[in-house]
Amino acid sequence: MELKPVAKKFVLHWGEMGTTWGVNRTVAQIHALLFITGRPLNADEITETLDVARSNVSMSLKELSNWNLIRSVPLMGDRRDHYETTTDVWELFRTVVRERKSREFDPTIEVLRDCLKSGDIASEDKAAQLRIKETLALMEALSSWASEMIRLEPSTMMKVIKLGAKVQHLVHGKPSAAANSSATKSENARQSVKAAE
Amino acid sequence: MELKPVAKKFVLHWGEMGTTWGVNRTVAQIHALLFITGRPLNADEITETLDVARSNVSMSLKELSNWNLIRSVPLMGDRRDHYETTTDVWELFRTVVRERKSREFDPTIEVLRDCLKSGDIASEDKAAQLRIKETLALMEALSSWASEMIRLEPSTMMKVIKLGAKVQHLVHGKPSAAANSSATKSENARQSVKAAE
DNA sequence: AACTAATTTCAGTCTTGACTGAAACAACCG
DNA sequence: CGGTTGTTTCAGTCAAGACTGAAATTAGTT
Repeated sequence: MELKPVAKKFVLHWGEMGTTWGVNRTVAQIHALLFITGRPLNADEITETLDVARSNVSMSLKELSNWNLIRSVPLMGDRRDHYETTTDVWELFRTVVRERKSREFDPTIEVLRDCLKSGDIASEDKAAQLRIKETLALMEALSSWASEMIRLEPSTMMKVIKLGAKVQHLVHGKPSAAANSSATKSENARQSVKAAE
Repeated sequence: MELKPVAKKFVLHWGEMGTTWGVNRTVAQIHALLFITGRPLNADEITETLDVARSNVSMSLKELSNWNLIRSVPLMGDRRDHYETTTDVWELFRTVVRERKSREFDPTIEVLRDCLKSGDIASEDKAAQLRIKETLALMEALSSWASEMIRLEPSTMMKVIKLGAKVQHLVHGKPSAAANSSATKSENARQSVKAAE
């Protein structure tokens, strides 16, 4: 299976970005390939298309499973495992956020809590203690915020994203440079949201 | 300079996480050290505290500068460069988001636009074309959303985060499991925000 | 200018982890 | 059960990049 030029470009770029996103090149390339192809592929097709070792594909598929990014689909009359990924970018986004949160955020929150609980915390500077507390508070807030957001329906989430910084009017009277129109219009909105807290 | 137990734990953990966040261990450790210490340190103090090579510190400081995470502060009567990082976690968060966006998001948006502009795009499956378009649309939406959010005042941003999924009531009638109270209360809010778009 | 202090650069070493091919394993079939 | 097909494991190789020490460079001082 030979990729068309655009698909090839997409797969190669996704692979490169993967290395900065914390997964290795092959893993990201396989995911990109499944995404752009849009139908279940077996390991040999992937091996051939990406020109890497069969065993490398096997390990990378396992890694993608750990990320909940692929599922194996049985095909009538074919014993080989076939894999597919979602073609819904929003679901993809949700999965990535969920997984990264649990790998990159939650462990740190754990450690920070430990730090504050530990008997040794008292011997630190007051200012240092405060910074650890603030760091924890920020990470906890972001973490539960992310958990809430990924539960939303894609269409709802898109609307929230599009709304962007305009929500600030609901929590704060003073508009910033980012979105400074309609401050008066949303004044009653601000009231009701405050009431909802 | 010997670190107290909690500070040491913090620095070591931050260093480990750094590797999953896309910066190397020493870079993340230095940043954590400056953050927890809360006063400008010179390269030799850092070298000694973290027990790494002086030249490694030099390179890592340069890397932190590229990330806009540290600044050098002149100290009266001392020729050596001293470095500090912000002790405001929100400013820190903003900087990291800004930098990661420009490293990990913007280049991909560029490539996706290229893909769609290219003459070769027509030869791809209609479905594949659509997926690339949707991917681009999602990334553009997230990108400009992030740009708007990091322009907010920390206190405003915190309120927006705390508001969390409740904002969905402003854009969508049907509440989800995440935050399903006060749907009626925010009904007039929803109207006014829609009007503001 | 010569000397000293501080920093940066760089060639080489070392570590980590990605990748490979071969062998082991598992599932299915006749 | 032996043979066939497909998958996983694993020891060894390789590549990328983190780290070091020594040398070069820059800046400040007398």
